[in-house]
Formats: sequence, structure tokens, C-alpha cells
Amino acid sequence: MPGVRVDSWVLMPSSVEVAGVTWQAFAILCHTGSMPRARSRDGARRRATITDVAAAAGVAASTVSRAFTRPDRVNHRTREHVLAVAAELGYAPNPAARALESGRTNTLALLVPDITNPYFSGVIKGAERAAAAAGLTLVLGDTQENPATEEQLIRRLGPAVDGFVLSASRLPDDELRRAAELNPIALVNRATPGLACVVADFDTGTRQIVDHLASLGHESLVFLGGPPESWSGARRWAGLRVAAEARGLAATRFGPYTPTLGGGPAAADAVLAAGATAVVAHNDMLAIGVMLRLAERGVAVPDDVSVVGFDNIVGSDFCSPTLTTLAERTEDAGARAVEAVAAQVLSRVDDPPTRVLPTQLVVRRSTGVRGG
Amino acid sequence: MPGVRVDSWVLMPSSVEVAGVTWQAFAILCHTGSMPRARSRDGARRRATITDVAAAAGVAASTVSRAFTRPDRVNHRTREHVLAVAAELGYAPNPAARALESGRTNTLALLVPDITNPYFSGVIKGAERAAAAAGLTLVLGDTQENPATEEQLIRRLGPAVDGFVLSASRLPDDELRRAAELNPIALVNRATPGLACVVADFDTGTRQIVDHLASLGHESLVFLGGPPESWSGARRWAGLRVAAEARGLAATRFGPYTPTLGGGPAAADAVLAAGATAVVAHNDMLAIGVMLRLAERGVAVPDDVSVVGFDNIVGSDFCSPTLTTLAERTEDAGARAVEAVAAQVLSRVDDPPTRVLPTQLVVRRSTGVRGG
DNA sequence: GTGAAAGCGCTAACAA
DNA sequence: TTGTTAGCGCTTTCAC
Repeated sequence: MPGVRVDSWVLMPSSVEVAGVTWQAFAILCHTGSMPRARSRDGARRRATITDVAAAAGVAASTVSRAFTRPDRVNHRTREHVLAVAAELGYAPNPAARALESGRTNTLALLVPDITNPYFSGVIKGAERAAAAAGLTLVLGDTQENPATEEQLIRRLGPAVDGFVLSASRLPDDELRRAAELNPIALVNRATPGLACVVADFDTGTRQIVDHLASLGHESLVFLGGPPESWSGARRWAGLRVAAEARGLAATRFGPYTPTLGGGPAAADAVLAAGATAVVAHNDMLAIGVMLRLAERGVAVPDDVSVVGFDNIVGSDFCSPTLTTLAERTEDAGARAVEAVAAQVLSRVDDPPTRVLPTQLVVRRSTGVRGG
Repeated sequence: MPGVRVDSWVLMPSSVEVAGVTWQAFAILCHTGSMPRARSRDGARRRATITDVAAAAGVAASTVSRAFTRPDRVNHRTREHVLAVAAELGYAPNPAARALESGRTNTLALLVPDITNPYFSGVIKGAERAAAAAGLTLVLGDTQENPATEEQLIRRLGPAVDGFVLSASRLPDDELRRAAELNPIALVNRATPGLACVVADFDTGTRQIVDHLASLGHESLVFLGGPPESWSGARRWAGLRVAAEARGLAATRFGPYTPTLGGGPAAADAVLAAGATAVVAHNDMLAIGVMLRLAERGVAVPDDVSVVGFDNIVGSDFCSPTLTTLAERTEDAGARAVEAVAAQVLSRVDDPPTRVLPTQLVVRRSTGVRGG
């Protein structure tokens, strides 16, 4: 009934079958005043649909749709009215229905190996912010450091999202490329040719670490490696090696160790046995674990041993001694990755770029003059 | 064309309009052998739909649907065949389409005030796990400690999810109830009559804290308050007060302070000015901030002042001295809340329960004998 | 500038 | 057991 206007509201009951339950639905015809929202028989409110709004506003559903999505193609007054009615009914467009039509869900998925790892908090936060700014919803997935879980999530979430941000992905290159054929993908701290990547500038960062240690008189360093599959870990070690050679320092890799506090004792003991004066740990948690063990064994940091970490996590600023560490711009990384995916969603990008983000050496109390 | 079977595959081109772009779609009729997936003209793969699978398998779309959702209502052989074809085409059901039909999205939203706050990591992790176990997708939202953002997120995500888990919600009770009429809601660490809640047992927890301090000879304590709107904060102070009175200790509240490291200096200085021997901080971050300031001012913890926190965050185990704190079962809380929402999604729950989770006092090095 | 109608991918009622 | 059909809420031609 197009153009219907009523001064008071009218309830038009009709039963609707949803999910096997019969709902008592009401078309509410109204154009002014406050009113109860549609209610199903059991008392739960039924969400207003575009049809409800159209009926209540006395226009066609297509006009309501345009009022929301093509403001310029609707009479100004009509639009105002429609929006007012919609607000009154508490109407919000159903994303699922939109997605069905357009094929776009306005949703991005972010997959991280471990949500509780403070390192990923920054990536999540940055991604969340960028997604919100772009009007996109972010779905978060925890792969539990497991490639199989990661693959399963990608498959399951695939049809529901417009693209993926994969942080520290454990998937082989060819699997990533296959997934990228169905959904745009951006990688964080993982480089795969042909895919959009956001990586930290480990080359410069590790050089800074080596320079710092060299300037304190250290002539050698030990790298305490993390998980062998870690792309970042490989880059860190590679960078340290090159930089150390350039500065004439001896660099040795120990490990792999668990990149957690728990990995500390084994690593620290190995460091002591080797008589190293400077150690660079795979990440901050391992570095802190190492320092705890060194303290336990009566070794002074930094006087006897200097310790450097990676990540600048919360806690590296209040552990004892405070930790010298290489900070990455994790929030930036998350945000850039989201932007990269969003760009690919809007239009096919032929040669997705690799973005390198600067790192920053944060010097605190865990590093000092050799034999100081 | 029902029942069509072909021995080799046949491509039936037809153009499809999606998102304003004309796609070259192919119906693939086949029942054996490997085949290329549907491709649009620009080379990007088109996701296979139920129709593609039906055509390729030589059955009706509804049969494909049943093969996935009602295994028992399909001939075993047919189902096998359909699933094989589906796998070959890389078919996965489109959740948006399912949602449109059923009204259920199989998605839950979890809203937290600050994703990077380690306290919420546990809640997130637990919720994520429980959701995955229930076959639900979890959407994560960051309200930025802002009631307006929280409300907006609820409104925007509402139609896209089956329910909400609200952690440390800042919304007033009546707004929560209004939102609960449209979507099932479970609250974490926030009690609102009529809604499902999961809260920590602060009464017992604070009693444990007071008992611990009393047993060390302390005769009074200072509570360093956090944000005034914090429900947990109010509960913590209320519990401490009651327990202190019961044990004959004097309890005073200072603050409010920012519940971060940055809130430490002001709080610590106030503590020193008051000559307190035992302080209980709103949370661990504040407690650690206080300890940093005390160290800076040459005050010994725990010999001069004992310090207790709340949350048992990562870092409370490696700050200096390590922190005595009341641990909550945050992962459990997240999981229980998800279960509570899921239960309400499946069937209306008339009187949603409040679940109280036990807390645990973790005694470390920051508390000691008074004047020790 | 607006309405009618078709259709997105899927499920569920009804037929066969 | 399986196919046909209608319709979920929305957007988008295509008329008017």
C-alpha cells in the first residue's frame, strides 16, 4: 500500500515462519510519535526490516534503501522522513542481506597465532582501528600457532569476509597464494612474493642492535633463537649476522628455545656456559626469562652480561633491569595491512606492495659496557 | 535440468551481474575427474555456490543443502557424491545466505574496553575457544573505554550477530536491558539484574587479601581506587571494606587514579604521605606503577610497604619485586559468558543466571611482615 | 524521484 | 529419497 499515511499507529499482525518458529509479526504504519517496536509472541523484540520502515514511512522498500545508500537519488524531504522513521523503529540494515546481494560483507578477518601474546595486541589494535575507520568489521581468529587451524579458519571464514590479514602466518607460500585467489590477503611480518606484505625493517634494526653493543665494547654476541618456522626469527638472525660481520663482531646462534619466560633457564645456562658477554634473544619474553635465570645464578645484568630483546612488549619497561629492545610499530603494521586488504577489495591490485616499517632501538638498563 | 549426468564436463557460460560488474559465470556439469574452478573474466576465481555444486553433481540445490545440513535425509551414496563434487569445486556454504534464511548468523560479538589491556586477553582467549568449540565465529570489538562507542558497536553489529558478550560494560543498566531485548547478552564482571552475568568472587577474594595482610601484622590498609565507573572497582572496595572491618583493620580509599603505570607516582606519593604500611591497588598495572615510584623514592617493598594488586597479569610475575595479586579466572569467564549467550540463542532463558567464579590469591614478594 | 520486480545463496515446506 | 518452489532482507535495474 504505497503512500499510506496514518496519524496513529496500526498493527497488522501476520505470522511469519522463521527458523521453524512461528513469529507474530507486525507491520507498523506510522509517521509520528513514539511507538512500541515489533514484537514476536514470546515477548522478544523482532528487529525492524526495510519493509517495516517502508510501510511505516509510506514509501517503497527501494526508497528506504536509497535513502541509506544513495542519498543524492532521493528527494531530500523524503530522505529525512525515512531516516526519522527508521531511527524510531530502531532499524539497522541487515549486513547479511547486503552481503548476499553485493557479495561484499564489509568484514575483514585478522588471524594471529596467539591472541594473548602481547606482541600481537598492537597489531590487533591497529587493525581494529583501521577497520573501524574504513567502516569495516573485524573478525579475530586465533590460529593457536597451528597451520592446520589457520587453514581451517581461512576456509571457514572465507565466504564470510572480504579479505584476510594474516599475522605471522605459518602457512607455506603456495597455500597462501591459493587462498589469495579467493580472498585478498595481506601479510604482517611474513613476506611472500605476489602478496601484500607489511614487514618490520629488521635489517636496519639488527644493525642498530649490533652498533649499540659494539659501542659498548662487546666483541661478540649470542643470538638465542626462537621457533625454527618463525619468519621473523629467521630475518632477525640473518640481519644480526650480516651486521655483526660488518662490524667485526663474532655472532653465534643458540637454540631454538621456547619464546616465553619458560625458555629462559635453558638459554641463560647455555649463555653462561659459553661465557658470552652479550646476548640477543628472539623476543622480549625470552629475554626476560633469561634475565630472571641470570639473577638466580648471581650473574649481574648488564655488568656481566648485556641482554637485548625484540618487540618492546608491556613489561619490558618494568622488568628488572628494564630491557633494551627493538621496538616494532605493531599498530602501524596492523593498520597498514588492513588498508592493503581494503585496497584490494575495492579494486584488483596487480602487484601488491611490500611495505617496510621502521624499527626503533629502545635502550634501557639491560645493556652496558662490557665487563662494566 | 534435473538428473542430468554427463561424463565429461561442460561449460555453460552465462553472464552475471555482481556489484555492478559483469562476471562470466560457468555452470559446470560433471560428476567425475578434476576440473578448473569457476573463474570470472579477470582471472579471479569465483566462489562456487550451491547451484554450481548441484549442477556439477547432477542433483537439485536442495539436495546439496541437505547433504550438508541433514545427512540422514539424503541417500548415502548421493551424499558421498555431492560432498566429493563440493570438495572438488572448493565449495563452502555462504554464511550470509544461511543467516538471511535462518535469522541466525552463528556469530557472537565480544566487546571489551581495550583490546591491548592484558587483563582482557584472558577473556578474549576463553571466549574465542568456547565460541570455536560451539562452531561460532567471534567478532571482537574495542569500545575504547567509551560508552558511546560501545552503544554504536552494539547497534551496528546487532543485526550481524546472534548475541553479545560485554566485558566490563560501561553502559547503564537500562540501556543494557534495552539491547538485550534485541540480542541475547552476557556480561562479564558487571552485574545487571535480569541479564546473564559472569563475575569474579570479589567478596571471598578481598577477604583473602585482608586475611593475608592481617596475618602479616598489618593493622590498616589503603585502597588505591581506579575509574569511578568501574563496576569491578566498586566491588573490590566494598569487599575490602567489609573484610577489613570484620578483621578489625582500618581501611581507607584514595584516588581515583589512572589504572596504569602512569597512575603510580601520584598514588605512591599519597601512600607515603599517609604513612600506610599496606596498599591494595585497583589493578596490577597501578600496583606496579606504585612500586616503581616507591623504589625511586627509596622505599623498600615489602619491608616498608606491602603492595597487592588485582588481575595477575603477565608481568606481575617478573616485576620487581614480584607482585602479590588476586587472580581471576578470566579465560573461564570469557568461556562461560559465551556459553550463556549461546544457551540464550538456542532457547529463550527466562531467568538468566549469574555465575560467580572463584578467585585465587597469588602471594609473591611484594607483601611481607609489617615493618619487616 | 519513486515504485515494482527480480535476484543474490541458501533453507524449508510441500510434492512427487 | 529427491525435486520444485517460495522467500529470508536487501540492492538494483527498469519503468513510470
